[in-house]
Amino acid sequence: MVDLIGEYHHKVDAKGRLSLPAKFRKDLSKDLVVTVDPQENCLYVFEPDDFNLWVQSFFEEDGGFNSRNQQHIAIRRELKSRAVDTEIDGSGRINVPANLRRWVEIDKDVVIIGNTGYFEIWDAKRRESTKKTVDLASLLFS
Amino acid sequence: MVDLIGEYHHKVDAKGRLSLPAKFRKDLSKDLVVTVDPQENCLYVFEPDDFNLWVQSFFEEDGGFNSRNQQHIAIRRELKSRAVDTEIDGSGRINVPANLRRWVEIDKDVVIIGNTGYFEIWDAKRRESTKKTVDLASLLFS
DNA sequence: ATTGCAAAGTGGGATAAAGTGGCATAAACT
DNA sequence: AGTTTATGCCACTTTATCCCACTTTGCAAT
Repeated sequence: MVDLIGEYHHKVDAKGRLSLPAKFRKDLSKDLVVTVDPQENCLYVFEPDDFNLWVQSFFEEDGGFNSRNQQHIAIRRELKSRAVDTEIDGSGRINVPANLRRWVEIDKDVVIIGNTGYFEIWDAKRRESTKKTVDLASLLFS
Repeated sequence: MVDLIGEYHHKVDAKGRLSLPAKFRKDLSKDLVVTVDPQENCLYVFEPDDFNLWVQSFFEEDGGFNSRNQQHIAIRRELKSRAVDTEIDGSGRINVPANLRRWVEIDKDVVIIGNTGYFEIWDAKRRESTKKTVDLASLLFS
């Protein structure tokens, strides 16, 4: 699995394309899956296999996915419907479709954050205001 | 794990480069991770594996990247976003990116301190003023 | 001590790479 | 076919990286 770290300020162009940090490109496969963070704060970008592992992880606690469990089916429907697969193009960019951008109010300026096995795309303004409310030291040491 | 000791006064150049003490270079791997001390007093520099161990040490029960515990995800996001990986170049220097320097108000003059498994980078002035407020004897014997 | 030498640390210029925007071509849709 | 949307390609700007050279420091041998 990839191990992505760091925070990068990039821009989504008029066509919805976003160039990835070169350091991420070195490690990532060409095919990626973009999806919406369930809290709807940002977008998550996975390698395809890791996206599926992530979806599955929501069923692990109660005995794995059960195809007759209506709640399981509904969860999977929502997770999968908010995802799209994309390819890194020759200039190192991916498409961030408008419908996904709308979920998390991404406009032009975004912050890309490596979060170990995947990376996140935040609207720059939202990221800044969230950061201010997070006191890491108190999270860690209280 | 490395065992770094000592205090060295170095300078960050106009391009954000910092040469490491030769004694550290002898022991360190080429790849390193620079991150912000959670107290925001200085920067920490780890070997990549030790950085990940350090991040994990903040989680008692570890669900790996599959952990859906929202607080865990947030902590990991903050820790990983404040980090960057870097390589020691041909002149024995690493990059200390501007966004990390801003967290701990590093300008030009810095103090590099070996702290066993990692080393720290302090703004020289802050290091001096902090040193004055620390009474080692009372830390040790009270 | 003094000198010589090598290593360490620092700075600057040249080169390469990354990120971004725009144009042109190709594909899809009506 | 015409309009719109998407994709690939090229070019500009900025940033990072590489390489070389100067200065200082530390060590060693005389």
